[in-house]
Amino acid sequence: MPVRTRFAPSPTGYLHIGGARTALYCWLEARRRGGAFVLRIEDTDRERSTDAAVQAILDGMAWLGLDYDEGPIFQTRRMARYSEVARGLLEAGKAYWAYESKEEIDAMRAAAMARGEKPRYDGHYRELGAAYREDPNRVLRFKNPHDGSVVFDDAVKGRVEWRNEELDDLVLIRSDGYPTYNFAVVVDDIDMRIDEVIRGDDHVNNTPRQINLYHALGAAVPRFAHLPMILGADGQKLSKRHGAVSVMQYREDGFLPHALLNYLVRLGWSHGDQEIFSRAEMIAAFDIGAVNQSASRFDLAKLGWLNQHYLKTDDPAALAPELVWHLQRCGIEPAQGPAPEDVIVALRERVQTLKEMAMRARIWYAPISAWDEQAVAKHLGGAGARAALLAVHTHLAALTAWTPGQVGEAISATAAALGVGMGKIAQPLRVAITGSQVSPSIEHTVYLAGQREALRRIDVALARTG
RNA sequence: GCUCCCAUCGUCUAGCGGUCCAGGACGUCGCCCUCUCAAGGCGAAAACACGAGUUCGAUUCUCGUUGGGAGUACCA
Repeated sequence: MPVRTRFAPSPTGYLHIGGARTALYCWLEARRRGGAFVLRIEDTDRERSTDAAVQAILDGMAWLGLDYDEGPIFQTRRMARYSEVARGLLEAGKAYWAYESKEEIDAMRAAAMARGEKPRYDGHYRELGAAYREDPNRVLRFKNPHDGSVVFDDAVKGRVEWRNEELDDLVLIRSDGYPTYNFAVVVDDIDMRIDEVIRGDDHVNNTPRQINLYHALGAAVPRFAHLPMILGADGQKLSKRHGAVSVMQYREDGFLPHALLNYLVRLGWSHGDQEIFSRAEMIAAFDIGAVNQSASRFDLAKLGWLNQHYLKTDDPAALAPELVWHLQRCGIEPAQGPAPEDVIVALRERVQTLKEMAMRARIWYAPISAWDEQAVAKHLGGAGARAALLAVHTHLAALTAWTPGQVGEAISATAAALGVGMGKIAQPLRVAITGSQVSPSIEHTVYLAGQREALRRIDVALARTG
């Protein structure tokens, strides 16, 4: 029977790096084994869930190309089902109503802590067996077993054992009538026939309680896989302050979705010495059982390297729309200049992100806005510069076909005619076209400006020569 | 505090008792190439946290220490 996995974020914020990797692993596991991948939105926290966050998660999934077979399923639309299951548990004597106020619970914990014990609910109403009554503090609690222990074989952590005496009677239904996370996940995972639960490390502690719930409900316990955390570059937990940015922020910063996916898949998992994985390759090679057990740090430099790798190897035509998007965000009108594909070819070996590329492409879409005076002094100052520019102007003006190749030949011919090295021609020309002494190869730099504009810029530069 | 988890180059990792004076990748440094900057090629520096065991033999197994992390909610 094909596996069924799910990604179950709570809509209390955007889709961040850690969530994205969890989603990726769930997706990969389902795809590799020909199973189904379900997206479920865990929105039972009415205080913190927002529609904007739901949308942000959906957008992030879409951008990354992590398609789901079912969902998004919203827990708040399944309220009747939770009540039904809760009632069943109550009738079976596996749950009970409790009426402590939050203050009383807090005091109970504080007292336990003071005794050096684990802060937990003392099961007061479990013993009391009080009848149901309307009460603002009324919650439904689960009768967790007192004895024995819960053992599970985690796909990444291995065997984990928990003594039941460490666990207390968790709340199933809150006083506001909404189910708690631990209850809703179990009900949902059973109903949705999830047999492989892949989630963050921070859920290991909940697992034994959930397993007890599975038992109480007479359901088969799924296989669990708890992923280690992704830490910030400084080794600290990812937080709003550092690194935990939305995956969509990576798009804005100029990263490609498949580069991010490739980076993420290798964070905590490896396949021999392979670093580069296409989608198909990661699907074929991924193995949840081979995931690392220790936390890893997010390294932007390596992401940058991967991103450039894809910039260099992807079809420029496929990248063009994304570059256009970035150009527009930089306030550049792409229609006014060279074809984006040509810009990509000229710049992809020089930048790591599309954002950088867009910024550096500005010189071909808009007039020179600032001259690097040092470059002007160094390359336009001498007498040779003037002669070089005059000669190259002539050669370029004579071209009937305007291609990087033709432009390159015209420049080489100029150097040959003057009996000087390429540098004597290329550098003054580079400054003339771009106003700076750094740019892509000279033939691309000139080619991208267009014949008319290139010649015009040489004329302008001529006025600046000494 | 208590419970659980983790520990190989700066970073991501390979390693599943001898083939490891520990391999790959990013980053760093050097050289080459060169019209600038890159990209590319070649090369270098760089790690088994510590201490006990087990064993003929531990990076690999066990325990402890230290150091990280997670949870300890009517948040997920």
